[in-house]
Amino acid sequence: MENLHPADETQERILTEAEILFAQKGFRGVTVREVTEAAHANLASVNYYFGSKQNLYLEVFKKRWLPRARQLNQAFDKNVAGAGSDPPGIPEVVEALARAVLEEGVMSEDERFRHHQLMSRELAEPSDAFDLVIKEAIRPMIEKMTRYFGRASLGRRTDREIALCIFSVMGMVLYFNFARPLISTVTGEPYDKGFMARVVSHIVDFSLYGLLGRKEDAPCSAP
Amino acid sequence: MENLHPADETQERILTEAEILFAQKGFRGVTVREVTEAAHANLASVNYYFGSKQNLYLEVFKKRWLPRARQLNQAFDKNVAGAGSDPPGIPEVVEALARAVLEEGVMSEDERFRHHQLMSRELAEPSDAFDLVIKEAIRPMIEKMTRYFGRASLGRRTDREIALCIFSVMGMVLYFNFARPLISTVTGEPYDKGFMARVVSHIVDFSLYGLLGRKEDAPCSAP
DNA sequence: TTGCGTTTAAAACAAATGTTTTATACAGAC
DNA sequence: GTCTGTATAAAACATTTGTTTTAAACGCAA
Repeated sequence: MENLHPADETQERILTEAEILFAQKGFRGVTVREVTEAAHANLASVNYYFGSKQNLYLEVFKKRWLPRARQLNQAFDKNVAGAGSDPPGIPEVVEALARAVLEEGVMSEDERFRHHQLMSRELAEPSDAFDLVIKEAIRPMIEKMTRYFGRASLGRRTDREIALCIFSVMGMVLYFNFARPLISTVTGEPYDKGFMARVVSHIVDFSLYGLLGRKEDAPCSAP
Repeated sequence: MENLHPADETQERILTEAEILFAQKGFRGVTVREVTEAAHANLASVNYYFGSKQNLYLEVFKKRWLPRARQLNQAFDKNVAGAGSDPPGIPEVVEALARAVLEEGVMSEDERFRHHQLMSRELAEPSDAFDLVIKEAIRPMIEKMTRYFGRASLGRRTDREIALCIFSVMGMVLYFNFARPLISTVTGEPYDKGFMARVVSHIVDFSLYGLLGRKEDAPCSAP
């Protein structure tokens, strides 16, 4: 009744190659022929297994993107827990987020890049997958951070201001992935592991203290 | 030898509609027929006036995007000068940038949105126009800010760190345009003038002091 | 008026692209 | 062995899309 190996493998190969290509060039920029050739599958197999190109795109998000989003979420939790302080302070939460999203963790560098490329595309030009991205990944992350930040009593900030702060941190994180061509061109530096590590510590520092907040030679908040 | 009105107007109409559509859907997402119909021009007119669709795209950047980029640059200068302090401090520079880029200025809300949409697309997926965007708009802005920041002696930061700071500010600014669907959906707020004004003051505040830096009840840097 | 250069209009083309159809191969059930 | 459902392969189809071609309209100078 069911053929075990070859069929499933073809589906998987298609999903894998489709995600790579969709991330690189967006839905419209990718042809079905491109996908099937990359997956060493027949042209008709996309419609055979997924019904349509549009549905293949959605399936990439459901089968590939979502699980990774959950991994990132777990990594975030683990980073927060691993920071030691309970309840965690703002610095711990921000660093946990930046490291979960930017640093080498459960997934490879390439995988992480693709993950954020796909997300960025949906944020800029929402399609079928937008609701899924918001509901399953972004909103949970935002709510979690809001809880942490609320507990830590962020000055006199209102909930509304806290939301803007969270967007700002996420914005920087996404931007350092999103605008790689720009950053590489302008700085002349390759986007390697070392650079990424510096970016992480920069984002944490900038998010916490901004341009002026911390004076290393004259600390203010800590006694 | 030259027909004055109708021809030029057709070219202009095509450029206008092409920019709107390219900003909305990207180069690949727009068809020549769409552009010419929106511009009330004949299908062949794009190739007649611009040679090809690709060249029309480039021409949109040269004829429309670049002049606006220069306007933004001038608005930035004017904002810095108008801040009063000479040499300007970091807060003045950051606010001047945020206001030039985000607030109602020389161009309309829609125009500004399109401008950043086009730029974001080039940053994420560089094409012919990428070099032009970098050379004529982004790099000058970055160099200008580097000079300002250098003069103001930003703590003990190296040039490299200053570059990351500038990218962070630009990242937030771009992100608050780029991810409008997300932000509107999550906050439930419309993207109107009032919201924009709050975003500007948030970005300035966040860029300067981050999440923890400034304690309003116990100012640190100012005596 | 006649001729010329420019612009617009309409049709035609060739290539690309998502989808469907048809045929073949194969594995397991009866 | 035969039949049946599934997977692959190849061809065909109907649109879409960038570009080119051809024809007509218009303004203007000689």
